[in-house]
Amino acid sequence: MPRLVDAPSNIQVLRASNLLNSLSEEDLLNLAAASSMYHANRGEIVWMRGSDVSFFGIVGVGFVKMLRSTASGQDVTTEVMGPGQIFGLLGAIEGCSCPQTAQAVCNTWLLKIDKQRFLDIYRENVVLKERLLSRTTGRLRTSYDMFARMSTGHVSQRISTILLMLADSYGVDTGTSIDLEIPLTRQDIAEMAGTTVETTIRTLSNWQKRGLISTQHKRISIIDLGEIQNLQH
Amino acid sequence: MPRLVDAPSNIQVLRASNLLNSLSEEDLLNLAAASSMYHANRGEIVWMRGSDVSFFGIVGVGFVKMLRSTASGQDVTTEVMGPGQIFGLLGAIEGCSCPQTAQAVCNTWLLKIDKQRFLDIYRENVVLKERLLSRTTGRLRTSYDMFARMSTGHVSQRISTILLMLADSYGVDTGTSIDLEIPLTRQDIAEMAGTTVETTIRTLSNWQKRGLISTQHKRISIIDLGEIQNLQH
DNA sequence: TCGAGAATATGATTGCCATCATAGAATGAG
DNA sequence: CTCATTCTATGATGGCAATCATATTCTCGA
Repeated sequence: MPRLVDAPSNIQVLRASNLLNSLSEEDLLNLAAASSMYHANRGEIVWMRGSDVSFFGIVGVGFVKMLRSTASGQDVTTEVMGPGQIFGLLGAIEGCSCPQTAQAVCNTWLLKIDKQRFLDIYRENVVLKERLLSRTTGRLRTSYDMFARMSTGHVSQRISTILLMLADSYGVDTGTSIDLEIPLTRQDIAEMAGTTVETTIRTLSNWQKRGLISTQHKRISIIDLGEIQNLQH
Repeated sequence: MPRLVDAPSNIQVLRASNLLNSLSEEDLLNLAAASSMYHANRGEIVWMRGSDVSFFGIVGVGFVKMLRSTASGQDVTTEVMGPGQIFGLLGAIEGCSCPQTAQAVCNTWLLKIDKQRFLDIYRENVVLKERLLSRTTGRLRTSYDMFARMSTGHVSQRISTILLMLADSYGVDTGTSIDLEIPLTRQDIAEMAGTTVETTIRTLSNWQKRGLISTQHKRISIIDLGEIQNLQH
C-alpha cells in the first residue's frame, strides 16, 4: 500500500504535542531517541484492548480512533485522535493495560514512545503532571457531555452531535462550509453515534438532499451549521 | 423535615475521603475549620450547573447525583456520589464553574469545603496531585465504559448495566442477595439509563416476576446476579 | 484501464419503546 | 390517623429505527 505522505521526524511529532512540548529540549531529544516512527495502514489495529504494550503513541499524520467492543459484539468509538494527540498514556502511567483498542482511521504515521523512558521523565516533572491532570479533566468533561447527549434522544440528534464535535476538533472553515478533515465512512460515524450503518446513511442522505451538508465519499462538509445545531433540540 | 440521621463531624467526613485522608493532620484540621456541614433535603439542588460557587463538597451521609440537562430538556444522571466521595473538585481546581448540577437523592449531610483554602494546600502537595490524577483517570475510564454500553443496546441491557454499576459501588452482599443501599426511584434509574419511567417500571417489574430482583419501594435487591449479568449480552 | 471489494443507497418488514392515559398503592407530614 | 402527594403499575397506540435483502456506485490497486 502506498505511503501517500512522507514520515515526519520524531522530534517534529513530539513538538506538535501540546502536552509534551513543555518539556526541556534535553528531555525532548531523549524521548525522541526512545521513540520510533510507525506507519499504520487504514483499518490496522495499532493495539488491541487489554494487550500489554511497552509504548504509548502520538499521532503524527492521520487519525486513530479509540474503540471498545460491547458485550453484544458491537464496536463503539469513544474518541478520535488527530495529529499531535496522545493515546494510551494514562494506561502507561497507571501501569495497567489500555482498556481500549486503537485503530487507524486512514493511513497514519504515529510515533511509538517507550513507556519506561517517558516515566523516568514524568516522575520528576510536576508541571507535566499538572498539564496531564488538566487534559484528563477536559476529557472527562467532554465524555460526560457526550454521555448525556448519546444516552438520550433520537438518532438524528446523536449524529448531529457527532458531526458538530468532529467539526469542533477537525473542521476547517472555508467560508461557505466547514469541511471535516477526517475521512470517515458511514460505518465509522454509526459506531460513534451508536446506531447502524443504514440509519446513518439514510440520515446523512436526507441532510444532503436538504442542503445541510455535502459529502464526497468520505469527506463531509457542513453547509448549514445553524440548522445542524438546531437538530440537536 | 426531620433529620433522620445526626450530622457527622467535619473532620470525620474529611477522613472518610480516600482522596483527602492522605493529608497531614495539620492540613486536615485546617480544612475542617474552613468547612461547614450542610443538610440537603431529598431532591434539593446542592448547586446548579454553571453557577459559580465558592466550595466543593464531600458527601457525609446520604447520596448526591450529578446530572446534566440535555437540549431536549431531559435530565441525564452521570454519576451518583456516596459517603466519602467528592464532587465539584475539578471545577474548583480548573477555576471554572462545575458543568453539572448536583442534587440530593435522599436526605443528605454534606460538607462544604472552601475552594480557596483547599487550593492553598493543593498547590504545594504533589502526592495529592498524583492521587487526583489517578482518581480522575479512573473516572474517565468508567465514563468511557458506560458511554460504550449506553450508546448502544436495548433498554434492558442498559438498565442491567446501571444496576450492576450501582451494586458494584453501593451493593451490600447479604449472602442471598445484593442490596443496593441507595434509595432510588424508577425515575432516578430511568435518568441513568436514558429511558422513560414507564419502560423502567415495566422492565424491573418483569425481572421481579422472574425472581431476578426484589424491590421494596426504593430499595432494590439483586437476587440472581448471574442472570442480570447475562442480560448485558 | 479494469475488476474486485468496499461503500453507499434504498425498499420492506418487524418490533421495541416512547407517549398518552388512567388507576392503584405507598409514603410521610401534620 | 388521615389525606395529599409521590411513586408504581398497566393498557393502548403509533412511530422510529433495527434488521434483512438487494442494488448501485465508487475506489483503489494490479
